[in-house]
Amino acid sequence: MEHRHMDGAQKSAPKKRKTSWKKDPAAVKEDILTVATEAFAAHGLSGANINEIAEKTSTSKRMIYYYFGDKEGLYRSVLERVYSSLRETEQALNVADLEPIMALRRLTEATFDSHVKNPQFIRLVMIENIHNAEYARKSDVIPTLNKAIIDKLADVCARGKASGVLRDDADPLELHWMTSSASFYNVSNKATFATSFGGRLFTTEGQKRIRERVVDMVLGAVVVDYRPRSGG
Amino acid sequence: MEHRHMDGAQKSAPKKRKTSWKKDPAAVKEDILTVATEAFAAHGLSGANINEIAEKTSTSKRMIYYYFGDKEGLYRSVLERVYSSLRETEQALNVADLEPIMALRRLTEATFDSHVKNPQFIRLVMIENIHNAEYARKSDVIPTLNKAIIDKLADVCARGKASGVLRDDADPLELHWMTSSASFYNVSNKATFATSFGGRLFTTEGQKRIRERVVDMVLGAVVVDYRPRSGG
DNA sequence: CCTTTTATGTACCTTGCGGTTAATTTGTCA
DNA sequence: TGACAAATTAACCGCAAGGTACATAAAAGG
Repeated sequence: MEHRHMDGAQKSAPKKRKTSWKKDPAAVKEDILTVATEAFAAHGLSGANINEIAEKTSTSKRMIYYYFGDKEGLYRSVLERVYSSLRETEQALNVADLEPIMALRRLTEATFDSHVKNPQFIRLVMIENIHNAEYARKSDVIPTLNKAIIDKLADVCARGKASGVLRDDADPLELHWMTSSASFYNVSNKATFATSFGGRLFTTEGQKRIRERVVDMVLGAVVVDYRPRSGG
Repeated sequence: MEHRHMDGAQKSAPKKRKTSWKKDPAAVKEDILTVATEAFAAHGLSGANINEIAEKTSTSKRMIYYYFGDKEGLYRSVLERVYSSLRETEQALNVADLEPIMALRRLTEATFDSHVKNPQFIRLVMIENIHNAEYARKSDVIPTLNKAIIDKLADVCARGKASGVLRDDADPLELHWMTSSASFYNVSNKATFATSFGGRLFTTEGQKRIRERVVDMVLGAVVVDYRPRSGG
């Protein structure tokens, strides 16, 4: 193993601190978290290897324990970080000034796309579910994070019902469930699905069709007299 | 650890063999597989513990290695067994003589229900996806197993298109994808979903609604001018 | 019966890996 | 400039857990 040069990044970026440490602690933490995220997403909690993680960081194993206590603590931090970063994506999307059906379409597409773009997040959520969400539940951030999307859907539902374009029994939570299930599964189960049925649905073309289908499904479930566009 | 009495089961059930072994090898294998299925579903491949598994069987660790070679071999056997057993469930369902829309409804409901009833299978598939389906792909049974359901859907699609009740672009594979995504997610992500949004959708009432919603979604996507039943 | 094969119990080995000890450098503040 | 804290290094530890060696009992089979 060749020696890593840690000074390059140092001289060029001694920005935030009053004086410059040999290494910025915050940067070290971030470095560890980035590597650990990759590792946990790839191998799960028990499957990830602390020694391997340490080697891939620019610091040492000792520092992992210094900052995160133990493997579980590291995992929890990884989980919270990845959840938080996704919340930001969600909150960036603004549909308050769109007509309800269009807003729903946008939200659904955005959810679908963001899942495709964040397989690491998906994998970590899968892993968390294997553990019955015990670490997410312990967190005091995660359980409150995803409410933003529900609020948006609730707003859209309210407006849509008021104007009569959405069915009376449309429910924000159910809507989110529908969107999520399709979007999540599309990434999470790609491997086994392709193994059983071939990769046709996962080509660029296939994904385009699927995406449109998901929108149709969701809108079809809540829009009064929804007529999907035939052909794509 | 107290000594297990292996004779009780013996005297009472020396059924199938020509002569009676002290223990029926097939039964021993089955016993191991049952325990191992539980363990792998609960903790994953790396998380499951061979010693623990051995203790919960009526035999010893030695026998696990004797019959399955190593941990990975045991895991592969578990995977194949659980996949196979689900195929049987699928094949039992007969909808060839049902009118297309009703047939679709039945297939969707059956898929939904069978997922709810087999959380262990779901967990193993989740775990397999974490491993990018490398073990399922290696298998020479699994990739050919799930075709049955596609055949059924293809038949229903063909009949539905012929009689004009299904849209021309209805696709069996996409249909299965839709049904599976909802049904799978409903079980696989229950823990994190409930952590984020509460358990409302997972009560008996909630599940009833969700199930009907899934049927609506699927039918809505392929039935010409589908009108869901309002209220539930 | 005597040999070969299948099945099984006990005890052991090896090492990967999560975690720690202790000392050292780097900075802060009196 | 020296005490104290924060950050970091390198070497080490213990043991859990995957896997094996070896002896042997039970069956098949000639």
